[in-house]
Amino acid sequence: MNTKDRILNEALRLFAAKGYGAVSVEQIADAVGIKAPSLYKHYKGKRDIFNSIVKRMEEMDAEEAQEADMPEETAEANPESYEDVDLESIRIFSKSMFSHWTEEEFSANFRRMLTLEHFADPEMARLYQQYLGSGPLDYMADVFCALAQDRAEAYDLAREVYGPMHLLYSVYDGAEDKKSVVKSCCSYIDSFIDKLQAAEKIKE
Amino acid sequence: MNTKDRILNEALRLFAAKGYGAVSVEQIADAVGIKAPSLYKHYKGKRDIFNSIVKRMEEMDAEEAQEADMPEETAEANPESYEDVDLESIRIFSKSMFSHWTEEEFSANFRRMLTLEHFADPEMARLYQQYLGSGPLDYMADVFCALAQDRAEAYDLAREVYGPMHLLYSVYDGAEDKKSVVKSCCSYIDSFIDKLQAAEKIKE
DNA sequence: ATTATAGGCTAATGGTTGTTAGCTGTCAAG
DNA sequence: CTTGACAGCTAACAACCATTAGCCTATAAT
Repeated sequence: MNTKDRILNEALRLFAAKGYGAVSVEQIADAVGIKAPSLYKHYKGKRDIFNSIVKRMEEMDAEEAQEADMPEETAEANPESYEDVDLESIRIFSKSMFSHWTEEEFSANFRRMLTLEHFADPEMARLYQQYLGSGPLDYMADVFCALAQDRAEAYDLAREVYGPMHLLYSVYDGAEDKKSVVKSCCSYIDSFIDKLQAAEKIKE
Repeated sequence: MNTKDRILNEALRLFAAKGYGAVSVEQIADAVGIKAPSLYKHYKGKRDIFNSIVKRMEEMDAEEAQEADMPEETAEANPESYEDVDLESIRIFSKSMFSHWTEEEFSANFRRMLTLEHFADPEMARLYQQYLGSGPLDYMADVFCALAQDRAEAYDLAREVYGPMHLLYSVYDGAEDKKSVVKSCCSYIDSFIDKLQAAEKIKE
């Protein structure tokens, strides 16, 4: 890997662990294995590194969204795309979303960084809501709209499934046995989807 | 209010907004309306202020625990105290817990500070789990033990009710209309307890 | 009336931080 | 062979930080 990318990754690792303000440029340089001033050959300054991390995350997120078999637009913009989303897709999507924010190093560190910075910086607060707060919650509510009777019920379902997932992010970070937390989340998603599938069968 | 307490409160407000490392002693002093060196007449240093905040929170928490009509010991230590906990008590307890961590200024700021610091400091990580992570989760699992068939089912119930509450802490912080988030949480708790009460009636 | 204490202040210190200036070596292009 | 860009380095700086020393004043105690 080239130096520029190594700086980005090491900086993110440190920002995720201690927070932007608590990390010095020298610490980043140390982690990369160069001296602090050399870092300015690659980035304009500390803030520039930070901005590049956010940009990188946005790029990765855009790529990932294309690969997944789920609607990309909001329900308001394009309601038809949500009509044939079945429970099995939601099951797989939910699990891969949890894995994404825990087991993938870059995303997991980015999530921790957002958690640390979202009170300090209004822009970070926006990103936190978008990626981890009301964003996924609203998205899942859209997904459940076809299944539920009304918008309020869809929102209840979204909260019921995403709430525990969001909580398990915290538990994952504090756990020694990370794998078991992932398992625990998967079995929770399974039991939730199974319950909805059983309810659907009764309807028929 | 005396100066010592004003320092404590202003410091907590700033720590919650920017994080411990990003707040300077001068900023705290400014907020109180004195000069930075005067602050050392009341506290040994910046870390001492921080420690006093944690201590204060522990005191407040101990007081509050005594007032609530819920068991204080763990289920392992004293299983009998959990036997006659009824759903109505859980409903009230859950709502007051949410209100406590959002609408009470000191507690809400302390929660935000923990959220910011729990990656940086192992001691903060412990407190975060104790107050907001696995702590309340395990406690609620204990509470549900009398109602559920086994420990695993009790844990599922705990996760189902506390997960969305924990998520709504984040939503509360990012929301413009805070009151509506509190309402939304209360209605979620209501629907959850109502569902369990209905299930209990069928059993009889 | 004198003293002691509490709580404010200014000035200063030693350490750290982000950043710039300027030097050096490597290596590919002309 | 020369040139020039690239990427590292040391030295230095101005700003800021937590903290200390020491002074002043008002109030409470003796």
